[in-house]
Amino acid sequence: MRLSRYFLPTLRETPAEARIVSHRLMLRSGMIRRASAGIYSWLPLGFRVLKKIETVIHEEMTAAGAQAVLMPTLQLADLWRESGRYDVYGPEMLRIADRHDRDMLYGPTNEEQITQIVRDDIRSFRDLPRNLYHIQWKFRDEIRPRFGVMRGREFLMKDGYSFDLDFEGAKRSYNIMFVAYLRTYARMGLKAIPMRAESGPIGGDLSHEFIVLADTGESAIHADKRLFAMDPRADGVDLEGDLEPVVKRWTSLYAATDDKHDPATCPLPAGDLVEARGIEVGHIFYFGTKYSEPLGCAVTMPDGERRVLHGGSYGIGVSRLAAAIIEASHDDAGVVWPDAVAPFDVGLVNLKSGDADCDAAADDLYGKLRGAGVEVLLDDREERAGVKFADMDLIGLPWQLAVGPRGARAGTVELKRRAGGEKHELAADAALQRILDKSA
RNA sequence: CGGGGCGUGGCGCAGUCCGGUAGCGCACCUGCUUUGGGAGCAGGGGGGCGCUGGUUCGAAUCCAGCCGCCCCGACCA
Repeated sequence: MRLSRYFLPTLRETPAEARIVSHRLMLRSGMIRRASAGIYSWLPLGFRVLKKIETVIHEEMTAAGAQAVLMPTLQLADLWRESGRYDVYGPEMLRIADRHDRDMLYGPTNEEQITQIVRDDIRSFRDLPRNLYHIQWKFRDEIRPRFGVMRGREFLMKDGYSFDLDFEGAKRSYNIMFVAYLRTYARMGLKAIPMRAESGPIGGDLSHEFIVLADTGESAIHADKRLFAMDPRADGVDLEGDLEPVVKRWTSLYAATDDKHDPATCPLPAGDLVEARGIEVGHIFYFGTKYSEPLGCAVTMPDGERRVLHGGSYGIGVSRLAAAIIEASHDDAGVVWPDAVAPFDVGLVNLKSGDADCDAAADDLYGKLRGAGVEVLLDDREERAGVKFADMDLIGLPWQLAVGPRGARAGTVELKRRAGGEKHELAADAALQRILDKSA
């Protein structure tokens, strides 16, 4: 992509409304614009990030045996009356009437919708278990939306739902998601710690929040320092095998959010305790027959018994993750995107657009990178070098490649890694090779 | 919803107390000079001050109502 033709409205100054760093940087780097309180438009750069996050999630969900579907944003109120939640949900639910004056709602979540689908088309024990998910916009009319997309009213969520014959099966589905979630966040360059959460009316301990560490996070957390040394990708986990030991390893170590932490009863000595801040980016829980029962979601067992299904649901805040990743990865100059979710792999800066040597060298690199399947943003604008560098640092692409008049004639370029900032003057082909090696 | 604050070109702000017909920086356009970390000079374009109604010879400035937005609290991916 050539920046001269790309819609990337960066801001030199910070809009007054933005208080936290992710919100400021998302506005300044031209990722989002506010449409109204808690509702945002995603501009090309931001939309790319959203899609990258979705891709990671899709890959990990597929690997975990879940299947992607897409359910509607608008749902019939009658469906929610079946589960009883239409009256329980309160003003956070956006209620709408269509032209026939039929009560509808903009879905804040989809348990009812997915349960209806499974109820209508899954009838035999042979068809279980199933794990279906979608990535769809949700609306919750929050009392106080804030911090940009961190707590928006409209937000993109991955919500998945498992259906099993019994508790044992549901527990297994839960464990698979538990592990898949750890892997998903790790791939995005995030350290996510699972923490025991309120499990609601069903009871038991099958509910965990996933908290990503960020200095600017909303909640304080207290956790065993050993949790931070664990790498979910290092296990080489077999998702088909028994995951109970893996889940146990994570859940047996102390981790609590501020409201559940009491220094007086904390089992860990201060030296083993990490006090940090975090952002909730996921929540999983087992809810048994809470929806299957009232909605009549059941299958026939081998002996003819009608068995009500056990469900679980698994959420990831996709749009919130875009902000959370920035909170966890930025510096004074701007965003520092982890490779997996960066909107482009490489920012190629032509330091002197219009100079024949520079143009030729930049175009050559641009073509070669694209030919190798690397996503490149070429800054070919008629701007001064300083402006281009500042914008590149702001939008935070993992690699920067600068082509200037001196280098263009000598056949060299400057390669900079955004994270860390190391710069190397290299032959163009060597720089190209280094990017290909590292991004492979 | 309770408490606090703010709405003036795309962004950041001044002007409002003490009414006289809108200003600064950045951005944008043109020209010249400049050119490896947010250039300099010169010349331009763009807003009638959130909306509605009132007071007044005259309202961004005063009054009333409404709308929108931000911050603190309870809730949430």
